[in-house]
Amino acid sequence: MGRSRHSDALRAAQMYYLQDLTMDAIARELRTSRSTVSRLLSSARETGLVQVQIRSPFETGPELESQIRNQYGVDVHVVPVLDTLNEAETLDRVAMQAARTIGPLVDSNAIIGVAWGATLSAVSRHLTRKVTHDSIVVQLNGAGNMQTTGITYASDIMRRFGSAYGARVEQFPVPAFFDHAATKTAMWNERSVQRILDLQARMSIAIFGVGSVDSDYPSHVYAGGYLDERDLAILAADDVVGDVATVFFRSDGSSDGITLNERSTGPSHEQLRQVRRRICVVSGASKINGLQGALAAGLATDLILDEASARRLVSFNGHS
Amino acid sequence: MGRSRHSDALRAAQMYYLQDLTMDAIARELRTSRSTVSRLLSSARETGLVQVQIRSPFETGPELESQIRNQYGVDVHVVPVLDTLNEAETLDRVAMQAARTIGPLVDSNAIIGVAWGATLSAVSRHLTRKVTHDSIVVQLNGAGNMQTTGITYASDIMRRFGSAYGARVEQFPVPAFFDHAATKTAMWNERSVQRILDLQARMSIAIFGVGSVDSDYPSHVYAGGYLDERDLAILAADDVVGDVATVFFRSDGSSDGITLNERSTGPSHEQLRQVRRRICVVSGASKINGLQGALAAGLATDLILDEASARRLVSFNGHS
DNA sequence: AAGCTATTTGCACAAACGTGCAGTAAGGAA
DNA sequence: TTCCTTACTGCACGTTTGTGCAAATAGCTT
Repeated sequence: MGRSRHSDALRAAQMYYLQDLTMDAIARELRTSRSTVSRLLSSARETGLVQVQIRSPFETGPELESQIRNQYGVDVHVVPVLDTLNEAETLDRVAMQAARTIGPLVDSNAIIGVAWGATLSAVSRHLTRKVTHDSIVVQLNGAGNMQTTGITYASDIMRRFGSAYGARVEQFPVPAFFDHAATKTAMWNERSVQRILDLQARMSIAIFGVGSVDSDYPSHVYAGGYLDERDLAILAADDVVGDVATVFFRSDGSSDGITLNERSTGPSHEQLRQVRRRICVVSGASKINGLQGALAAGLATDLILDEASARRLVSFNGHS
Repeated sequence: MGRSRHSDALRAAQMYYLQDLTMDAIARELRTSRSTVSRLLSSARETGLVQVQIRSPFETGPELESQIRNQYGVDVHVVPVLDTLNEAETLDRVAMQAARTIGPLVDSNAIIGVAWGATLSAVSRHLTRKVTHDSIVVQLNGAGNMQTTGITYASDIMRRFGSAYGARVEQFPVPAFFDHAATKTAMWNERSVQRILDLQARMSIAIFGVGSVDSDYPSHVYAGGYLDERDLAILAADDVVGDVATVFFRSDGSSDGITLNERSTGPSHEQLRQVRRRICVVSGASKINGLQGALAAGLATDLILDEASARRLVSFNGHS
């Protein structure tokens, strides 16, 4: 009868979620114990066999969501989080909900661009599995810096994405910033690099957080040894408010003339805007400035953020 | 804070299904009792706010499914049901799973054609709500017969579909079969009838069971006073094995020259095959002959049936 | 075959959950 | 206002579900 574990899990899931049987009843039908059924169901959920989606009909969705949707033209998911939780707990819950929101968007033959950072790291830890074919996870920007190659940190994120979706992982083994723009130009002509750039050009989904220069909980980029004093001074002089995948922008979304971007390894905003689905995950109210700039630049099609940030985002625009 | 009941349900659902919080924790955040949260979640499920989908990756799906998929070219959902259950229990479980499988396929602006019969009645009782806009539910074939107008029975089915999806319901107030083909021709020129026919021509989804002449549990059509002795004799002479929406076919799927069809009010097979998604729900192994004919005729794109029927369907084709 | 390790199973207990019931709040009619 | 109807809430109880643990099983190595 129920030979493989996988097909038992499928049967159990159908009976539990689609026929409303109790685990007890399912256990009798499958001739096993109830606890085994409980475990079969967990595995069905973990492996993405069962997908739970929450579709909030737009007009009935909370006020906040529709306001942001209208103001910025992005598909927004506000994560309900108590204001009293600390940053770490908030991040965890936003990340979990982001991971589950992303799941249904990933499909076979997808090329998924993934940035790195504290936010993405948290998201990657909560991904639910989903079986896909010929998908590729590609790193959006280099992660090396002056102290380390940054490889392990970023590559852990990439690896988790890859194994959640059964996708091939393509790392981007360059520093986050080159010291000299000329080196970047040279590297960009290397075939090994071009392979990655080509994948990036064909991305169907991009997933990233935002960096914000004023963040209390500063992005790795601003604190992790990627930039030196002089670089930070340049950013300030250029009125930079934040970055996406180590490419900087101003409050109005513009990025022309920001010299640091010429040494950065992330995709240009122009290129990023070509991607069909661009998912931005934000947790923590202190990222408001960066987020507002990113939205002004039209970098995201989908935004997942915590409630407090959402409120600040609305009022930010409200009295400007 | 959480003002409306609906938005509380949304928040609760997000926290429960997307953030894995317990109902207790959610209750504290929403400042209410755990039991209220439990009820909020049920209402979220009932109103279609939460959608559970089970996606069985083809190749890993059970043997049976892929065999049927290959043999008949339909998207198949085999409902796991113990062979020992009686017809009524089996029907109930198939119907429940069918209802939940249909849910995600229905969308705004859909025109949903619905047949009537014991199977559809059962399905209609298990539909889960889903908010859509400007959807229409249209009756596929007349339901009147010699004893009654058949209206209440069929219209209950239609009404349930309509209210589950918030759709307008368009009944088809004609008998199942006209006594004279000429009457049908005349009626088909009536504007009131043409309005329905026009809707049928624009259907995006059709949902129907099958009738089978040899069924132990005979379809309403064959037992309910719709056909007289002479009609049944004609069917036998024409080698009819079953019907979909009171339009008959032979074992090889052909239906040319079956005179009764000229008096039937259901959509022609040709017309039915124009519909993008045609969902056939079958419960009970005794419908095999009808089902096989319906598949041969290419009437369905999606098939939902119980396990025992699925097995018989495969072996049916196996040794022919 | 024996021995070892890694997985899987059922049990038992605790945690989480659904629901009948009674009490309470909210509206509407007299 | 008072009374009535309807809808919602929390409690308490019984049911259902998750999980640590020890026994059993399967898979490998020597």
